[in-house]
Formats: sequence, structure tokens, C-alpha cells
Amino acid sequence: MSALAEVFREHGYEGASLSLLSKATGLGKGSLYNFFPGGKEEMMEAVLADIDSWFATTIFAPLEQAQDPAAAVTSMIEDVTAYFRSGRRVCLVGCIGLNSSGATFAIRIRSYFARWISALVQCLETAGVPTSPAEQIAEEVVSGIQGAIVLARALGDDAAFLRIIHRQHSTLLDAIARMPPQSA
Amino acid sequence: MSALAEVFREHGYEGASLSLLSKATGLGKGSLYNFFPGGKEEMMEAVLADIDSWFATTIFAPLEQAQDPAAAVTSMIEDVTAYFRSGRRVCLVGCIGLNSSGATFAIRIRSYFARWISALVQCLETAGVPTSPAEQIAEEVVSGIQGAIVLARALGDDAAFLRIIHRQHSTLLDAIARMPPQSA
DNA sequence: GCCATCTTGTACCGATCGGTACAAGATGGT
DNA sequence: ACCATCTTGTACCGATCGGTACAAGATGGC
Repeated sequence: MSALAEVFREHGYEGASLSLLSKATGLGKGSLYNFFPGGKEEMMEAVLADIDSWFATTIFAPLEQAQDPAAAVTSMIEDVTAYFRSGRRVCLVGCIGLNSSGATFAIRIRSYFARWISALVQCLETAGVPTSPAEQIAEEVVSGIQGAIVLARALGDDAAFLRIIHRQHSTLLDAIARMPPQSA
Repeated sequence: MSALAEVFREHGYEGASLSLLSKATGLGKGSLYNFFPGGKEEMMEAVLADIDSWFATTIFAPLEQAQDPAAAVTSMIEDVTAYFRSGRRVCLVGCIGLNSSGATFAIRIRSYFARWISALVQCLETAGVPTSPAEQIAEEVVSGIQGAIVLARALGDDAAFLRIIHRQHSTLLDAIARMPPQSA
């Protein structure tokens, strides 16, 4: 399963040929089509669903139910840094959304980013940050992470990813720290 | 020429088939291979060179030779917003760098971003911003633009692109305004 | 008008694409 | 042990891939 994801990540949807997918999974085409009768499209859909659920439990839910907002955003930053391997690993959802092959998965892509932003907003609001700046900051951070991936990949420079992500982290902590502690 | 670029932008390198390229340009395969004997790779190389030169004259050079840094960054923001069509249009250089097909063009991709950042640093330094924060800000802004494209595309929301870019603009102007005006 | 050069369309190449058919091999309930 | 079901590999399908060959058609210097 994660082998499929890695092929799509590295080669994109069009570039991920069945032979690559077959080789990466160690399964023959027969097996692949047994599990995914819908072919490549269904494989991608399954991979996206897998990613979605991983983010939902690891990233989104903790943010949404955070008791300690500062700790929640710190742990998000850590998880994201580990997940994207400091920018060496690409965000499949963001990637697919860029070219026309992603039109098929538009709803899923949109909801992935929408929920990420809304989870972050919710976390900031828990910390007492008013809605309007919270929305701005959340949007900026999620966008900033995607930008960091693009730039780090292009420059082949992991350190750049870490620097940018660190700055997003500071932005979040500053916003939280500025607010009077709320007793939920 | 720009027709080729648009196909690569929209479908990626792998997804841009010769039939698509042929249809987009109105030229037959024979003509295409007459101009680009190296095939698809040479076409992409030419497109990247074209983009590179456009950015060099329109974006990079004005930043590097800016007399009025504030005006220079403002005009950069305007040009970039127009060029990327408020996030509807994708950054081909950033895109290609994400998946493995971009390995062939790694040097060109790297130098595109490196020069963009260095041009921005130079502009900020002209305004009297010390090197260290200038590098941080430049990196953040270039990365932020890429992130804005990814997010706006994913959400199908031009307004998000404009909001994020506006914030990057403010960051640049703030950094410049904080410094005592320098007489070059 | 003539000829060399440049440009174009069409036909074609082997390879690979995504996808199907199907028979042989595992698997597990009884 | 038996049989139905699930799983797998292989062979194969038409379509399209990137790329080539080449002859007919434009073009322009002279």
C-alpha cells in the first residue's frame, strides 16, 4: 500500500506505470487488478484515502481536540517534518492537485487542505486567537509547508525546509502566546 | 513556444504526449522534431530556458538593480500575480522539480530558485536590511509564493492566492521600511 | 526559372501503455 | 480429502507512446 503511494509520489499519476507499480509492490498485474478492479484510478483513490486517514488521526484530530494548543502545534510540526522527510518526500495531495490528472480527485484534494486549515484554525481559537487572524495564520502555515516542500526539493536542500518550517512554528507559537490563557 | 509551455504546465512532463504538444502548437510531429531534434526533452529544455529568460529580465534583474527597493518588490509581486494568474496557472519549474522526471533538469531548476532568492536578498540589502534576515525573508517569500500556488490550485480558490501573496508583500515592505533609508 | 535548403505531413517503427482473460496454484471451511 | 473461493502469474489485447524515414511542398537566393 505504502509502496503504491511512493511510486505515485515520485513519478506522479501519469508517470506511475503499471509495471512500476507492479515492481514496487512485488505483485503481478493480476493481483493488482484483483485488489483494485478499477485500475490505476482506484489505486490512486485508495492511496489518497490512506493518506487522508493517516493525517486525520495523526494531525487533524489532535489539533481539533487540543487541550494544550502550543503542544499540539509543536507536535504537528514534528509529525509533518518527519512525514515529509524534511522536504525530500513530496506531498502527494499537493502534487496531484497541480496538473490536470488531479481533476478526477479534486474533491478529495480540496477537503484535505480545507480540513487541515480548519483544524489549525480550531486549535488557534482554542488558544484564544480570534477567528480572523487565526484563519489567516492557518492558511499561511499550510501554504508555507507546501512551499517549503517545493523549494527544498528544487534546491535539493533539506536545511531550507527545516528553516522555513521552523519559522511557521514560531508564527503559530507567537500567536498562541500573545493570547491570555483560556480556561476551557 | 508558449503553447508548449502550457501543455507541460497542465499535464506535467510525462503527461505531455507528443500528440498533445502537436495539437497545441498546430504543428505536425515532423515540424516539432525539425525544431527540436532532441525530442520531448529538448522541448522542455527550451521551454525552461524561455521561462528562465522571461523571469531574468522581468523579475530578477529589476530586483538586483533596484534603486527603489520598495517599488521593486511591489512590481515583483504584481508581475508574479499576473504571471501565475492568481494561482490558476502553475509554476512549471516548481512542478517539474517535484517528481522524478525533473531530475534531468535539476541544475536549471535549482538555479532558477537560487537566483530568485539571491535577487530578492540583493534588493533587501540595497534597502539596508542585513544579510542574515534578508536571506531568511527572501527564502520565505519565494517559498511562500510556491505554497500559495499549490494551495490555491488545490482549493480552487484564487482569493487564497491573493491573500497569501499580499501577506508576503507586506513582509517585504515591512523589512524595507524598518531600515534607515540608505543613500546608494 | 532553377536549384538548394528549409519545412511539413504522413506513414511507419518497436516499445510500452492500461487493461483483460484465464488457467494454475494457494487457501480454508467442512 | 474435497471443493469453492481467493490469489497469482502469464499471455495477450488494442491503443498510444516517443521517435524515425522520407517524399511532397514551401521558400528564397541567384
